[in-house]
Amino acid sequence: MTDVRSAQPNLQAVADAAGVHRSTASRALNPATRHLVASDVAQRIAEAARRLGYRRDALAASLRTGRTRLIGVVLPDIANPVFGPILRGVESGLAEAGYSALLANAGAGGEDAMRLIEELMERRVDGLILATARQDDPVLSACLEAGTPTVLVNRAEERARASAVVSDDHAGMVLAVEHLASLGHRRIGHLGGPQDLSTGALRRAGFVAALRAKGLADENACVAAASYTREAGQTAAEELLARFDVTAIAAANDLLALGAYRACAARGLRIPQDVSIVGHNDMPLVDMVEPPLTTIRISHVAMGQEAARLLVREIETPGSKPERIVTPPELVLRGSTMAPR
Amino acid sequence: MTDVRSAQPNLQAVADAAGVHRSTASRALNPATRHLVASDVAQRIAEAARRLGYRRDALAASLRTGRTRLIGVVLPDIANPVFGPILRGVESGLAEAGYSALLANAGAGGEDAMRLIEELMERRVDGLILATARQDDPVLSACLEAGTPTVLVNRAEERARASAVVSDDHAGMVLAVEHLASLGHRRIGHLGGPQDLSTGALRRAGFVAALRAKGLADENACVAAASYTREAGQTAAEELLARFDVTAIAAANDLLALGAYRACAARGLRIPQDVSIVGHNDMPLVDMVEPPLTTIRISHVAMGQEAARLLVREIETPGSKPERIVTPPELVLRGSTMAPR
DNA sequence: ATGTGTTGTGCAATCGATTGCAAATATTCT
DNA sequence: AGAATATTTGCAATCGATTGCACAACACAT
Repeated sequence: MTDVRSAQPNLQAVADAAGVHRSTASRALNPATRHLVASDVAQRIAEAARRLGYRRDALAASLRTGRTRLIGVVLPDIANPVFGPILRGVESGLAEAGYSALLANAGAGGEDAMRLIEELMERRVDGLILATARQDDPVLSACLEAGTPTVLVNRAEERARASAVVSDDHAGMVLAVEHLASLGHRRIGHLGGPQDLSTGALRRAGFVAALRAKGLADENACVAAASYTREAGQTAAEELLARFDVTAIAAANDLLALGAYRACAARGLRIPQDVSIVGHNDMPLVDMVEPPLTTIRISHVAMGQEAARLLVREIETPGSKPERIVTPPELVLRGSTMAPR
Repeated sequence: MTDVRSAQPNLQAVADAAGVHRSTASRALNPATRHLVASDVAQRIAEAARRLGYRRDALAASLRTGRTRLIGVVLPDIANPVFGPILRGVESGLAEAGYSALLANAGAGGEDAMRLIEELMERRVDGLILATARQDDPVLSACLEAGTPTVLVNRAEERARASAVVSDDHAGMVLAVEHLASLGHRRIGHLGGPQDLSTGALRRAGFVAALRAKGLADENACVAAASYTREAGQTAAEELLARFDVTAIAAANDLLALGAYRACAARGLRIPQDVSIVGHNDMPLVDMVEPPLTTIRISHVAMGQEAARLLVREIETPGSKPERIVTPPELVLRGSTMAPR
């Protein structure tokens, strides 16, 4: 039975094979310090390393240097279609800079998020990306207190304790309302998201502001769903339709909008003839539902990528100030909206 | 300017504070060795650790023990809706056992997969989960050669070099064909996936076998798409419809099926009146398309979880044989199929 | 009192790479 | 040639926790 460990040659073995000291081998194999060793010697070392199948031990290096090139990425739910693209963006942004993503799935409730953070800290991550931020999030407090560079993505806090990359949620909802108003709608309802999430609160604020700007001061036709799910959307939409006589609904999220599809069907309302609906996010496949969903597109991949770049910048130039990057949303016209009859 | 490092107390500091030796502190703080130290002393040490805000350095521990409790997870594309659920299952299965997932996004082509693996090895992952396997995959060869426990998920090789957790792709397609046949269809086509992926090959084989069993030896009505995308599905479906006179299509994947929706629309064929379509995977939202897609449900979360459990078992009991876990698929009836006219 | 066990703690080596410093050698300049 | 400088290489400490081994302290039986 061969020991796995003995099979793995270490730096000493390479040095011996090349007839140099450990330290010289280390310098020769590190691109950043290669210039310190004579090129013929460096070549001999590289050759020996290749021949022995040497693989640098990142653990040992990290222990010595105090840097792991590891980033903790905390998500509320990877299976949710909006976080897949965000995660992909994050991953590719990190990979560009030579960092890797250590995944942590927090689950919707924030109970065990603290334990996750603790574990990431034990692994000495160089930074954190949180897609789980709530207002005055104690998790973020813990990260900042520990002095770990942290960037929020998709959801942010109101105050600017940490850098964040978000879509312009306010502007996105304005886009939605303006579209509906330009079609002639005057009684517009809002199917909101959880109000303790920045996305939920800002989109609602955008809705109200847009109505005001259009002189449609009907800001009470707002019902907030308990979570970003189809079921919660259906429930909230039923309430909205029961309480208000609206010809259009601007939803805070595509899943909520699809919940509204159900609620309309249950009441015998046709979309878009009886009710126009605008979603938010442009999730995959919403162009295939019936009718195809008009929605606000957010570039999740780009957001994730920006978040990664920003974090890397903060890690590599310490002492930089929190920064907020806001990406512009975009209206995607499909079949779920039309002029009211 | 305070050094981050100096703020973090190490084991020595805790030991000093408690008036014991480093090694005693180590034993007291590790649940597995706590019984070796007197309980009053252990308590004193735990107290000191709490007071100082001690956080164990997982790096140093891993360097010494040779185990990282880190698992490399290699995916072809995190943004693809089927991999989100798989990843969630993997993550939760790993977390149960105290392991963490180190993410690597390989991209569709396998070019840089090798570099990714190399990097994961440098980080000394305890094991690997690959969702990217192709037949005779050189990436898998490299993993096995390095002696790293590896489990394949979703896609597997034909030969059993490594453990794998897959859905019963063959049986799933049989389910689809039997459903169509029981409705009375006799001219059934297959919209296949890439044939170098186990899912593509096995689903096609299942299709052919099912047709034979039903005495509908029309096994030539198969067209393989170049990739699992809507675009490739549409292209392949157009070819299928142009070359064969079928009343039903069994697709190897939901995205391909949705591509077929497009192709049918382009030819003026109604679903399901003119053509019945069965998908595969039961991706989120396919119940909302028009018509709602009849499909074969695969429990991706469960698959991911099983893969994680299996890997952990292999890591913790070395020398175990490769095992294959096959999860049963299930027919989900919706609106895209009906009896031929 | 002696021997036998048991329990708890300390000692020091170890994992593998990095890096400040010093020393040795080579190169350039006067 | 001799001095000054530049280039290479080696030395050894360091990061922080784990663990086999030895030994001390104590209990208990003979």
